Amino acid sequence: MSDILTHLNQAQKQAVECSEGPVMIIAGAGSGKTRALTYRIAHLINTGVDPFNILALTFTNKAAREMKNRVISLIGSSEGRNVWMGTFHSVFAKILRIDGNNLGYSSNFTIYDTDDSKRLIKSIITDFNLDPKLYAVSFVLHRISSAKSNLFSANDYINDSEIRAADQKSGKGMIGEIFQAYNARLRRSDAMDFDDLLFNTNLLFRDYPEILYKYQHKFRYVLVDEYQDTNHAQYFILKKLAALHENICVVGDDAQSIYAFRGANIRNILNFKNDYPDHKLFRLEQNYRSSKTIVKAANNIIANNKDQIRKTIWTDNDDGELITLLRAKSDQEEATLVANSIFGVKMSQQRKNSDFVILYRTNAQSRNFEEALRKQNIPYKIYGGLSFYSRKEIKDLLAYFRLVINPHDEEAFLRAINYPARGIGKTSIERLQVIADQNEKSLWDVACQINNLNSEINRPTIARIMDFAIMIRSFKAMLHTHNAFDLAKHITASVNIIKELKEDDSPEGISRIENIEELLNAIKDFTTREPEPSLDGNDEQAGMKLLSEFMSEVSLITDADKEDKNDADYVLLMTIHAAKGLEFPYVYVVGLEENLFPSIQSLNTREDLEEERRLFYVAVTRSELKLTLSYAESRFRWGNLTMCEPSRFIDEIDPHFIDKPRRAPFSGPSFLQSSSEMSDTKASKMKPLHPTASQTDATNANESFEASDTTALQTGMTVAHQKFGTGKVISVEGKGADKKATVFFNGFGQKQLLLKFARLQILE
DNA sequence: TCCGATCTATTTTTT
DNA sequence: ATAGATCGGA
Repeated sequence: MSDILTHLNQAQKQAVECSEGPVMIIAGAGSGKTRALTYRIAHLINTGVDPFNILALTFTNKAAREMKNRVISLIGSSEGRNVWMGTFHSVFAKILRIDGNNLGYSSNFTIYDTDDSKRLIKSIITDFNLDPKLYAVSFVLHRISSAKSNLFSANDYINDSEIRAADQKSGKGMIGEIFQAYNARLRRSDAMDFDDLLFNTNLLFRDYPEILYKYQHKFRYVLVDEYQDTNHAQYFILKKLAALHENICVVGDDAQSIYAFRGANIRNILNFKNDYPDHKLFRLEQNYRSSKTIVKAANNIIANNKDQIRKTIWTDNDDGELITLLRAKSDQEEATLVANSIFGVKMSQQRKNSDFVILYRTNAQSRNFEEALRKQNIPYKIYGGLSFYSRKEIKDLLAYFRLVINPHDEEAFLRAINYPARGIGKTSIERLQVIADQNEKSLWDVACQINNLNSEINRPTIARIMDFAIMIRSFKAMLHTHNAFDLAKHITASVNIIKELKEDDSPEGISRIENIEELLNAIKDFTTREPEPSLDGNDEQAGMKLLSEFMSEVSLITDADKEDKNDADYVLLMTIHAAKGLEFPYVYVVGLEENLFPSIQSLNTREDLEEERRLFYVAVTRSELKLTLSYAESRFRWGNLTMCEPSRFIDEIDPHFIDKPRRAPFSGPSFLQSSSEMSDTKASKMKPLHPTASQTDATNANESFEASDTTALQTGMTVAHQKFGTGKVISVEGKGADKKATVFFNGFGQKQLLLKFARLQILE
């Protein structure tokens, strides 16, 4: 065992060596936070702590996996595999699968995702005959979710006069009742939602002291990453879990707390001091990631927040390049400028695509950048966005898997029985639900006995329901005799999903089939993967990998957990939230406009605005060498053109760190110009820049363009479009404001244009 | 029961 | 703009 501590700076070393008792590490962006945590675990093991006695909670499963691998290579032994590492949700799900039977759940309970929860709430609102406009599903779910993450049960909710008054005031006095019904239906389905994983773990520890003791005893050392993003439930459970040994180490940065909207509580950091008065506090303030310019600019930004623990982040790195600010006329032009800039830097600096990232506030912004990158032939990849596992075709197929593992899972039942169509319609399903409610049984139980029950369902439909039940039962029989992949393949083939999708040969239809293939490949990978060490440390189930095991992993997987393929070289596009913990040489933070970033919903309270600013801080501190900011003066939002003001956040950075705003020439070698010369800040406020030669050309091209009156537009005409160049009109449909033309443009292919917006010049 | 046409809300972020 | 929901007719 070599002395690993020599790789650390003084502060990191102290934080790692202080292994007993409560420890809080306040770690600035890029200060080697994960490094400290990893070394701490390695150091614990090297000084004789059994890895089985260590629990490390991370923000994503990917972070856990990476940390585990680093620990293993640091200590030079695969013993490191035995550390329990994962997200709060996945670790607690494991605990509940082992001990949740005490609370009345089977070990195969289903985890409902947000989509399932919303469907369930929606059906309850309908059952209660409530106005769906007043009781918006996402609002109701949000209320329930915050209650649960503050450890409020449905009864607590109903009996709390303050909550009741608030709900009644807004005319939504029934939320408590919906909450109750929602929980009851989850129970009936042997299912938990995300918040239940925390809520029920707390319940288990509260009501079963011997179980709490078991885990307190097991986890002699508890480490928590990203502590600033824990919510009340997580905080409370942690405190219980660590109560016996008090060997708890939390690592966090209040300046990077960006999940308050989902219940994260920065006060947990302050509470730590009160709960453990004899704690040791360490500060990591040296940044190893970014240039001086970036570190200082980031400090400028965060200084505007009142609510923070003061600290001084500094770096020994070079000054680095100035921050570039790009101003675009439209959202489309913004994307073009960014793509051109990436292309330029890539060429002049000989950089890989993966050295670049584009960060935006909302997923909806990705579209323009995709188009612009495609035009520049720059490979890109969207990270996150619509998650793979929330695609319809994937959920449809997973519904069958879920149902086979837990037949009481009602959301899965409803999905599976509904698709592919098998002649069981809405009316029959409703009747099934009525019987289920009356007898307090799951839909599955009702379906199995439908032949013996009095129902108004007609004979042929009853036969179809029975066929469905027989099919599911036949899959169930294979659960333990077949491995995950064989069973998944069998089910996929038997339910004709592929056959159904093959009817649709559009690009979307083909991609759906590819997605299903990808899912089956993932299951195949899983089936052939090395078995994880089992939970209690004895590998009694060294045999087959079962579908149920795959499914219990899948429900907590997010796109952020996907392994990156090492050979891949892409420019990455992602939301700032998704970028937490990552770093890139070249970072583009786009859409810096008022009402977008900061988001319009965050302008009401200081707290919300400060969270938004922390989000900007996180974005800026992702960059190592060079940061580029951009905004557009106009943007399409919900279908129409909106004028935009530059974000207040831009002005919070000392202008000395910013290169003057410029519109890079539309075409031409912008990257050949030096961008690092200091700018006159006064001049930078003035709008037009000294036009470069190519910029003049572009302007002229714009000015010579005159849109024609298109009321007489006809098939066969040749037209010009500012962006797409010349093209031939293939067809004209609709009339008035809805009049559209299909035009084939050379080099851009066929486009549908709404004539109201598209400015076309008729050439002949 | 199924299918197409029309209407609608969506855009904050996610375990 | 667009996907999903809803409604009405076959």
